[in-house]
Amino acid sequence: MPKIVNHDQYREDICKKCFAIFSKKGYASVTMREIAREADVSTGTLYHYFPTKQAIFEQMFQYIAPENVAQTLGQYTQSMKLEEKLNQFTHFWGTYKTYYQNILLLLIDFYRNSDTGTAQQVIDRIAMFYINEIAKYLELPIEIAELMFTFLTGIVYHIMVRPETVSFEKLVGLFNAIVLEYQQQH
Amino acid sequence: MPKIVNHDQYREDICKKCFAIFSKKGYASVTMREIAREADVSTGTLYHYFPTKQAIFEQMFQYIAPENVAQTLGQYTQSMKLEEKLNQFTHFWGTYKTYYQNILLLLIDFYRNSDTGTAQQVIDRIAMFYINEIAKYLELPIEIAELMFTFLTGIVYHIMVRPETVSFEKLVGLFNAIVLEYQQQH
Amino acid sequence: MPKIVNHDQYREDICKKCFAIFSKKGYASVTMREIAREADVSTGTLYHYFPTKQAIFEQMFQYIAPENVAQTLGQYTQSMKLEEKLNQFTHFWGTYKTYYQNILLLLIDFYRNSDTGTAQQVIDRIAMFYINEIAKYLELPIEIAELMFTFLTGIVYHIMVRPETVSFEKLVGLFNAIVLEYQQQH
Amino acid sequence: MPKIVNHDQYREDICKKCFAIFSKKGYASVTMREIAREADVSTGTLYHYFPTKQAIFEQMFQYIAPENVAQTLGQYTQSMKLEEKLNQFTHFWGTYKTYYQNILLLLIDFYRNSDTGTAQQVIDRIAMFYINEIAKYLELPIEIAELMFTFLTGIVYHIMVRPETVSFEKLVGLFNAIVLEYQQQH
DNA sequence: TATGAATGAGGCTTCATTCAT
DNA sequence: AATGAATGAAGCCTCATTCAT
Repeated sequence: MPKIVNHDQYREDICKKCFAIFSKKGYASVTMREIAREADVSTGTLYHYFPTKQAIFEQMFQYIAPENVAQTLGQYTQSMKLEEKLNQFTHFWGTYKTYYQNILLLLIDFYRNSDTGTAQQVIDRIAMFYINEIAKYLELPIEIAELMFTFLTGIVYHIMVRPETVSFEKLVGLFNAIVLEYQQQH
Repeated sequence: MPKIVNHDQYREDICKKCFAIFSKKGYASVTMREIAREADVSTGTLYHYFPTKQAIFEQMFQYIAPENVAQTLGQYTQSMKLEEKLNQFTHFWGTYKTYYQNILLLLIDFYRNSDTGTAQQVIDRIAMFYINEIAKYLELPIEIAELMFTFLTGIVYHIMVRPETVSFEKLVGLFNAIVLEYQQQH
Repeated sequence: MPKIVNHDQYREDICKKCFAIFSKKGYASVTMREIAREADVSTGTLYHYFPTKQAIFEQMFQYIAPENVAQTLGQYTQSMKLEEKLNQFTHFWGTYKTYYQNILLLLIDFYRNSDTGTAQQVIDRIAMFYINEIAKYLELPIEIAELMFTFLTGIVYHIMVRPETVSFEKLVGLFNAIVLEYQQQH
Repeated sequence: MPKIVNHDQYREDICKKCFAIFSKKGYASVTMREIAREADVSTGTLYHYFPTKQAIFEQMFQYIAPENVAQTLGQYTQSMKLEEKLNQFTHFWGTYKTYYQNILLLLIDFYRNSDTGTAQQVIDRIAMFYINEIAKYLELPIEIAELMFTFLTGIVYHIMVRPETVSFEKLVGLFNAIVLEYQQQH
C-alpha cells in the first residue's frame, strides 16, 4: 500500500508552507523550485497535487487567507465605548501593518495573475470576512464597516509606499474622529 | 556623421512613449521588444540609453511628471457649495476608474521592482500632487485632503478587485456625508 | 495470503486491455498513467509485470494475436466469381479504413520503438496472416495475395494522408481490373 | 547595422541542416538542443526564426521535400520501350530504398504531429509531384501513375518492416508484368 | 502483491542582454 | 549611433520510473 494521503490535507499543508515565500517575493519571481524547496517536496510532487503554479497560488488563498485572517482578528478584547474600541482596533491594525502590506501586495499579484472572476470572488470572500468582523466587534452597521475597511486598505497602501510622509496615527485618528462624530449624529 | 542627439531629451521621449504599455500590462509582462516597438526604436538603441529594463521603468517615473499622471485632474469647473464640489469631484474620479486602477497597479510594480527609497520618493511626489489639488479645489485643509486621497485609493482598489460587491456610488456617498458633517462641525 | 496469479495470463490481460489506447493515440503520447487506467491497475502493478513502457508495448504485439488484429476478416460470405469476390473484399476493406489506419500507425510506432529484428518478426507474422487469408478467400496464388496486400497497405496510407485527392473506390477499381485481367491470362 | 539576413533564406538553411537529424530520429525524439546543434545556432536563434518545434518540422517539408524529390527523380535516362522504362524506374526506386523509407517514416511523423489538414496538403503536394513525374517519364496515364505510386508506397513500407520475407525484385517484377499486360490491352 | 505518492531529469519555450555590422 | 540577430540561462511543466507502505 502506498503512503496514505489525504489529498486535500496535503494540499493545504503545501499551501501553508509556501505562503511565506509568496508573501515575501510575490507571485512572478517565485520559482517552482523555490516553492518545492519551501514545501519540502520535489517539483514533481507539486504537480501531483496542483496542475500549475497559478493553481498553487490560487488555492493558497482559499486555504490560507481566511484562516490567517481569523487568527489575526480573533485577538480583540472587548471594551465598552465605541471610542475605546476604535482606538484599540486601529492600534491593533497598526501593529500588524507589515502583515497587511504583504497580504495587499499578494492579493494584487493574485488579481494580476489569475482569472479575473475567480480572483474577485476569492478576494471578496476575504474582504467580506474582515468587514463582518469589524462590524461585529465595533457594533457598527455593515456599511460603516465597509467604509472603514476600504479606508484601512488605503492606509495600508500609503503607509507602505509613502512611509516618510504618512503618519498612520494621525490619519487613523482623524478618521476615527470623523466616524465617531458621524455615529453620534445617528 | 552621427546624428546629434540630446541624450536626456531622447530618454524622456522614450519613457513617455512606453508609459502606455507599462500602464496597460504592468512591469513584468512587458518585454524589451515591446518597449522598443512602442518607443519606435530597436532594442539595441534601448540599451544604448538605458542599462536595464528596470532602469527604463524607474526613469519613466522621473520623466512622467505628476501632472502627466494626474492630467485628468484640472478639468473641474468651479461651483460654490462644498457638497456640490464633493459630488462633482467624486463623480469625476469615478469616471476615470480604470485609469486610476492602472496607475495604482503600476505604482505597486514600481514599488516592487525598484529601490525602495527611490520608489517611495517618486510615489510620494505623485501622491502629494494629487492631495494638493484636492485641497485646493475643494478648499479643504490638507489633512482632510490627505484623508480623502487615502480613502479614494482604497476605493480604487476595492472597485478593481471586488466589483460585484462594492458600489462606488454608495461608498463615496457615505464618505461624502461623513466628511460634510465633520466639516460643518469645525 | 497473496492473490494467486498466473503471471503470463495477467500480462496478457493487461496487454489486451491497453491495445485500444495505443491504437488510438500511438506509442509516444500514451502515458503510463493512461495505460494503468485502461488496464484497471496501478502504475506500480504495471511495473511489477513489465520492466518498462516499451516492454508493455512490445509484449502487447506478442499477445495480440494476428487474428485479433485481423478480427475484422473472417466475415466474408463466399461467392463464386473472382470479380465478385474482389469487389466484396475491397469494399469490406474500405469499410474498416480507420481501423487499418490505426494499425498501420501503430505498427510503425512499434517498428520505431522496438528492437528492429523483433519488430520485423512480429509485423511479418501479422502480415503473413493477412496475406494467407486473402489467398485463401480469393483463391489466388500467394504471390498475388502478397501483391494485393502490399498494394492495400499503400492505399491505407494514401487514404489517410491524402483523403482529398485519393479515391479509394477508383484506385481499388483500377487495381481489381488489372488483377482480373492478369488472372484471366494465366 | 546588424547582420543582414534574408529571413526566408536563413529559415531554409536551418531546415536543410536539420533534415538529417529528423530523418534519422523522427520527430518526437529530436530535441530542440539537437536541432540547434545540427543547424549550428543557439536555441534562442531557433526561436527567432520559428515559433515552435512543430513549425520547424512543418516548414522543413515545405522547403526540403520538393527539392529533394526533384533531385532524386531527375536522374532518369530515356529509353524506348515501356518495359525497359519500367525496369529502369523500379530499379532506380530500389536503389533509393532507404531514402524513401526515411521519408515515409518522417511523413507519418509529420501527419501525427501537425494539424491534419496542413499535413495532408503538404503530403499531397509531394505525392502529386512524384506521380506527375512518373506519368511523364513512363508516358502513362496519370491514374496508372497514381496506382503505381500507391503500390510503391506499400512496397517501401513492407521492405522496411518485413525485409526477411519481402523481395523487392519479385514484388516489383510481378507488378510490372501486370501493368505491362494491362497497358497492352488498352 | 499491490498501490499510488514521490522523484528529478530533461523537454520546450521565453526574454533580458550582448555584439557584430 | 543604431540595428536586430544571436545568445543561453532559467522558467514551467511532463512523465517514466522508483519505493515506502
